[in-house]
Amino acid sequence: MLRIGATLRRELEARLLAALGLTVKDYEVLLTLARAELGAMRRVDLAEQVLLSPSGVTRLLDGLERLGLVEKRECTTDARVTYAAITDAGRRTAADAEAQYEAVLPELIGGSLTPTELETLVDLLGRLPGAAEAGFCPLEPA
Amino acid sequence: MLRIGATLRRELEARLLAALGLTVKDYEVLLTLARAELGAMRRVDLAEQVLLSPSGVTRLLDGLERLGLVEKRECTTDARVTYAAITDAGRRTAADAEAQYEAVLPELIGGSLTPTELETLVDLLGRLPGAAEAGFCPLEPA
DNA sequence: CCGATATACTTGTGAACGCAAGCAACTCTA
DNA sequence: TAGAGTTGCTTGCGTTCACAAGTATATCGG
Repeated sequence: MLRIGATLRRELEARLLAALGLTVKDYEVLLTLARAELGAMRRVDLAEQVLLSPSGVTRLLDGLERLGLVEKRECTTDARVTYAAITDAGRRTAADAEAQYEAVLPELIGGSLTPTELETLVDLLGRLPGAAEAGFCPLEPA
Repeated sequence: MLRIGATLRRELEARLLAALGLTVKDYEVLLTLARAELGAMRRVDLAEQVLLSPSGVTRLLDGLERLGLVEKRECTTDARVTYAAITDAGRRTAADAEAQYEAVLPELIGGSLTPTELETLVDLLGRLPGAAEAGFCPLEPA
């Protein structure tokens, strides 16, 4: 998943929004959950992963919940934590969104960078500070 | 000027804000004006350059004007356009901010990328869509 | 020279987001 | 085992932004 500049982000946002009603952040969250073990994460960890504040996560997940793409799940060992868990509908939407994303990115970047350069860019960006390690709390299979 | 990810941007923002009371966008605008011919630009062109909407520019410049860092100037040949012109105070602040920025960036990025890699990154980012060419309207020297 | 269209800018409104503050639950220390 | 501090989450509030609509000026076709 590539983190990109304002112009590209807005272009992507417009297309995702038109096609699926998702913002780029929505997509980022959904994809992160889809890739998480058991399709669920603590909200704190999710926040760190997608570079949102805890309050931002709360409100973003509110939206995804209303769309039925995500649901809450409790932690058996720590009553403070709530898991954000992706639903089946969420997985389908995530897959759609990923397809959109993958289709649009090369189209937008295509002209300006070669595939090799793009790879380099992704690598370099990935090594900047801001990647976060997730905490852990046991979660039994749904 | 490097366009960077959310985490770095927020870190920079915090420091600039503490030191000079400027957001990163403020800094970007001020520096752009400082580097512009005659220290002035049409607001439209400024907007395009710093990736803001026209309304965004209006409000951001409102703030900089109140701080006395920027002033309005009229165009003799087109009554629609207003120039944003940097003041002497603005130039001093821009220089301070640039020093801050240049000091902080390597400190934040230093560990993760070599100077060569950083250069590559800047080059690649610079070639992504989103750089804009400025329009032109004659402006006589203040 | 007059209407039609385009351009520069501002203002109203709403969305996204961070921060501060609050609450509940956990953990550590004595 | 009672406090004190920490952690996870939510809510209230302010800021920053884009988009839409409005105003003023410019330009162009007839």
